[in-house]
Amino acid sequence: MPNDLDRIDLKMLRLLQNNGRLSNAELAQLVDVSAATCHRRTQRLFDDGYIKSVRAMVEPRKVDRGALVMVGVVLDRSTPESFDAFEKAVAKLNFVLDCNLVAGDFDYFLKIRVGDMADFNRIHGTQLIALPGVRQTRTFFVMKEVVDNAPLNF
Amino acid sequence: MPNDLDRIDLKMLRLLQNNGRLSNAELAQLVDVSAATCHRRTQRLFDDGYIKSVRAMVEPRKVDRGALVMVGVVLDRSTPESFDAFEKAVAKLNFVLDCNLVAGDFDYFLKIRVGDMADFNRIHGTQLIALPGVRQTRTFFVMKEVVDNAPLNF
DNA sequence: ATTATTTCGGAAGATTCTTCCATGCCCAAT
DNA sequence: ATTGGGCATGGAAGAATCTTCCGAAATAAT
Repeated sequence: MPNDLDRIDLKMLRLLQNNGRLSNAELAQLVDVSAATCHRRTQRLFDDGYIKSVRAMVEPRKVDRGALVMVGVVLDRSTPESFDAFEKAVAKLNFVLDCNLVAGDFDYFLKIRVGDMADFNRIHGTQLIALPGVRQTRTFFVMKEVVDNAPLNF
Repeated sequence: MPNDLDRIDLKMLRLLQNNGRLSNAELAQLVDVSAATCHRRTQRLFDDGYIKSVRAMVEPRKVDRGALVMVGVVLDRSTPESFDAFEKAVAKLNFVLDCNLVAGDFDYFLKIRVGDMADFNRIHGTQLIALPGVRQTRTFFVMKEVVDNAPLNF
């Protein structure tokens, strides 16, 4: 654990991670410092990049993104150019939540959110296998989300 | 897309998803309604569960969670009790960000954040293979995070 | 056309933010 | 031991914001 964050900073990070809507006054009280100090410290957490952003977590089912799919991807060639082209193309697909280059049987792992299976099949046929350099994909439909996007523990 | 959200609600959701710290006044201006209306609508988005929470996104590398690993898990038996025991145990592991029951070659897929590979190896040996009913695991070290936790597009 | 219902924006008191400044603390140099 | 610089802190206060109330406008129902 980094030592440029003291006990108070860490507590603030954890509290803000679990509730980004905490007012400065509330947060100050929770970590037992003055509002002024709390404000300064919070600002630093943002300015120094400890907090990348604050995001409202939207319920996927409420906006027609209730289906989660993991997809393993294998590319034709393992050249830097091939990887590069794939990554650039993937970054434009707005249904891709995660895209990770991995070591193992696949080249990439994708985490995808769509409305339903029919949606996915359409997207798979038109957009996924059409990505540059894709040799094969393996689809893992998620049948139950046990833990989804848990907050970071530190 | 659900029709209980009008154009303004959707815009508010997108804006709050990308910046959960927008003040009510700013948001009102961006979606072109009065502060009072904006306040009411935002409240509804929370009350009716469209926004599950607002979360500060902490930079993993800054808190010693720079390593990302995907793990496929196969259980010994495919009984409801077996699944149940596994899920209950996994939910307690604070380094597990995602845990999904999937259809395919694995039973579960885990997304895990740790400090580094050594960290993972220790955790793998002591905590992962010790989970109830685990027959085998397959580890995919993430070598490059192309897209991580992208906001929902709707 | 009329009523009922809903949604809206203005206004204003209450709350909160944000900054300035003086104080206290720690540590190094004298 | 004392001094002085550097830094983090809390109090205070003006500015900004939130939150609620209320009457008006829009919409839907009769």
